[in-house]
Amino acid sequence: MNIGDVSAHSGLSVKTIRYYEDIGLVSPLRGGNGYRAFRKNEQHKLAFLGRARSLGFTIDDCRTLLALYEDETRASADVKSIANEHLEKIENKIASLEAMRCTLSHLIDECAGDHRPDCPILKDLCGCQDLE
Amino acid sequence: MNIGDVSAHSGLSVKTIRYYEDIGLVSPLRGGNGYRAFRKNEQHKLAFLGRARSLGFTIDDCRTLLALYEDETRASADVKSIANEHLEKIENKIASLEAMRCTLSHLIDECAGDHRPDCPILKDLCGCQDLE
DNA sequence: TTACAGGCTCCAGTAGGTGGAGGGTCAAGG
DNA sequence: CCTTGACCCTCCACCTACTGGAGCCTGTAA
Repeated sequence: MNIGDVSAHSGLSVKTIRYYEDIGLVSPLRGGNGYRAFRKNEQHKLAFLGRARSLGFTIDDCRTLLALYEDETRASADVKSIANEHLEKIENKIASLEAMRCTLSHLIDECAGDHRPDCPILKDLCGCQDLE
Repeated sequence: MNIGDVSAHSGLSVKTIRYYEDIGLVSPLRGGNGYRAFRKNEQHKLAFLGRARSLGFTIDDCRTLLALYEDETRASADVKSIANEHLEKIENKIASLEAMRCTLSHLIDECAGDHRPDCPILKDLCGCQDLE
């Protein structure tokens, strides 16, 4: 299967798929014309990668997960541990974004948003020194 | 004031401050020894940048906010509009992270996390094709 | 004078791709 | 047989927002 079709099936862009080959995540064969020829195996891997990435796993996590996926003697504990670490990072990120959202929405509420220069948002950002 | 002291005051790293000069956010004077000499004005700007960045504004937003901050004839509506767009991005990001968290934590709950290879997390990632 | 802290520039690398130039290939229609 | 257009190829540069390090200069205290 050519890269374009694989792209359509996996939802990954052609560029991304080539990039994943560059960094060694997949190794498609090559036809006589130099075109990449993807076997079922690689198509599955790419779909796997697409889903893992959409869950926010890093490329490095993906590499490990893929290796576990292919290792029939894996322990599910190894997978779970990666997932748990990742979950923790996600939760931290959510917490920090929530904090930003909270501050920001308060500031927005307080700002008149009209033609006048007076602005609580800028006041907060400048640390409440005088606004020139 | 030398860059190290400014760094200590603003909480920005020395590297970051030099970088902000590179991209034209601040323009400190230079002493005869080539050292950067920061005036009050630049110190305020850097503090402003630090806070804006900590609220997640992009450097580009910061540039605009800084220009508004220095423009006494600004309309607070312009500031509010930037803040609103940013808030929306934050909320979108939170939503997508929440979705990840939800999926991921369900998968983690279902995974035994023991020595056996059977793993619902991998099963989900591979799209429920057979696990080899 | 000699450390040593602090400053300087410049180059490379990070994550995870995306965009574009410049060129080869394949299938269908005229 | 030729052309057109859709694919495919490689290679290089760029994106965000910094960070790390090499190699060198400067300022200060003992």
